[in-house]
Amino acid sequence: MVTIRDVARESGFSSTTVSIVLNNAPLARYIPAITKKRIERAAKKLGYRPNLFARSLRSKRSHTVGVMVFDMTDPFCTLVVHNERSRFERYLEMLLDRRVEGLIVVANWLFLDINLLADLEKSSVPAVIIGRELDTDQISSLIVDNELGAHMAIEHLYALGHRKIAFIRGPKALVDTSPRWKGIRNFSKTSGLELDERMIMDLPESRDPISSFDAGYKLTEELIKRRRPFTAIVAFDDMTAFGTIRALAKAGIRVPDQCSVIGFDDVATCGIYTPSLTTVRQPLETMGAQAVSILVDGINAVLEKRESSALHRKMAPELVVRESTRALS
Amino acid sequence: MVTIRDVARESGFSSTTVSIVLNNAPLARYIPAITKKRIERAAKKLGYRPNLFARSLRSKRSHTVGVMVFDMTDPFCTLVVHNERSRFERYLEMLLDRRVEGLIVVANWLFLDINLLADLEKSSVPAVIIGRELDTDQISSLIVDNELGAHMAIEHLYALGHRKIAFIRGPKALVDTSPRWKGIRNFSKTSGLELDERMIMDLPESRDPISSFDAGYKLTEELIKRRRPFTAIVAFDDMTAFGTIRALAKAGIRVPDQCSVIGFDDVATCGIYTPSLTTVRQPLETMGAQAVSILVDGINAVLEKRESSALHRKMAPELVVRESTRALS
DNA sequence: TTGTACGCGTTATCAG
DNA sequence: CTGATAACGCGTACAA
Repeated sequence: MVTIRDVARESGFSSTTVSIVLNNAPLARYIPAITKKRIERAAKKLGYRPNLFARSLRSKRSHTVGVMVFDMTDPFCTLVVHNERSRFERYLEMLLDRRVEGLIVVANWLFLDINLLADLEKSSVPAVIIGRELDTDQISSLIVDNELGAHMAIEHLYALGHRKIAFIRGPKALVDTSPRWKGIRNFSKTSGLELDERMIMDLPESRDPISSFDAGYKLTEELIKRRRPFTAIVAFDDMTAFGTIRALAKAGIRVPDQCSVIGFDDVATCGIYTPSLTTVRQPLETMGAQAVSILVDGINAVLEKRESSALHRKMAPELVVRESTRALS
Repeated sequence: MVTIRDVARESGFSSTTVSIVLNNAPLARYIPAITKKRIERAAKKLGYRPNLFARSLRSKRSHTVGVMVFDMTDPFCTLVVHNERSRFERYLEMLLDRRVEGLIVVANWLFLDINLLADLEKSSVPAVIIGRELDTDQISSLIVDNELGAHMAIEHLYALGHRKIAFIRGPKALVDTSPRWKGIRNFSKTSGLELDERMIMDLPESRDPISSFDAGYKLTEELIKRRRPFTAIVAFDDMTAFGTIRALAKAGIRVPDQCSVIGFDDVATCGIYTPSLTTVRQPLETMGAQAVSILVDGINAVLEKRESSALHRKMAPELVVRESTRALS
């Protein structure tokens, strides 16, 4: 491995000067161009690459942020979250051991009981959690405005003329469930839309995401069996909606001709589904960008020993109209 | 930050002893249990966490492997690969700077022209590439047996009684395209199945994956327009198959009642599609596991200064029969 | 069985 | 403008 000293020797200067030049440190202003050239040439010639371990050891900076994602698609992950809360702690520990300067946690689904706060807060590492509402002043949070989103969904169907609408709500234990339902209820009040108890189903508490599809399927079957006439279904999320669509297809009910379906999230599959799924989009890219920006601010605050309190933002969702909803004719 | 010296002070021993004990080094065998206990207690009490930078600097090991994934779902990534080959090099450089001890590259889609070999080979870091056939003895490779997979697909349709079969082949520039077609041709020869030129389409060269869906849609429309009667379609991959299904649906052709469709890959969407998609599965978990195992061997070889040459494995695909294919009645 | 001393590669400090 | 020196935290010959 070629070290800074090798470059020093090759260029004929001291390692100090080399360091200053190659890092473009403030002092580099006083170093003549010719010296710089020679050092840079030597470095390039030897293929010098600074040792990040030594650098981090010395500077106490890792230039690294941690990102924790629980991809519930992965059956292994469900285990992670199901089984032991200690796993989360272990992974967090690993990241902290690597001296991450910031942390982004993407909490899709079931961060119900896991009390991240406890472990995370004391780490004093700036952190942003996406998908879970918080009110700490230690950890920032970014969520979609669930209430507004649900409101937009039902409003869309209402505008299309639908009045007999069925609902598949989320599992009670899930934080997103209640605000979404609140959005529906509010709309119902202001618009006069009637909500028929017998056309409201609840997803079971299972934390498995695929179960969301299966449950959507089964609950829709049940809905059909009840023979209450409905012309549209609001599904808790896209996976549920896909289950719903399949159940309808199986029963010979065409979407959207005979029944409209709307989801929530706008997962990648929505656009390629047959029919493509109308849904309420979570602006994930925006949230990601915001998370980064918040994190960078937080990290800078730490570096400059400033105080900076956590931010909590509720992002506006976006209605994405595709093929699965249609005006009542 | 609490250092090993703090633990030494707290426990009353030297930092050497502490290091030996906490790392369970060979010499730890000679250290009395009582000493160990006291050191461990002190470490725990102070919440000691070894500084990985110092450790890596000293031991010259990072205990880290790099994983490069090009998720073509992400529009940003298409840029990465499209634009400049230099990006790949830059990312590789970043990983090498972090002293990864091994490297896994997941090459979904379009690793056509990018000549990883050049950059990667000289890095002398054990590497495994998934999804691209290689024959170097520097870099291991893991791919699915495309020829066999295509053979299984067509055989499945044939067994169901289909004889008039349409094909959407991959882009010519893509490495997977030709072996898959070879599998089809072979089956055609041995079985006597006729391949009708007019029912064979090719995906355009575009590298964008969503275009695979769109192209599948358009080519299927074209296929329908030609009015050659077919009872089944073999799509190049699942995305293409989804496009095909939508086009058929649009044309009022029911899948699988009036036309069977089969894909390739078994992406997550297959199971939740309506109808769910019969496809040829790439055993990605297995490939992942194998990659890790190969990598670990390679890393160990390096540590022990052994020679070890690259492995090249072609994994057997698996036919996953779902709803989109049906026996001709 | 335990401790001293050194080196890993960088960079900050300070002297010249 | 440049260079010597120390220190970051850890692990390990070597000595005791």
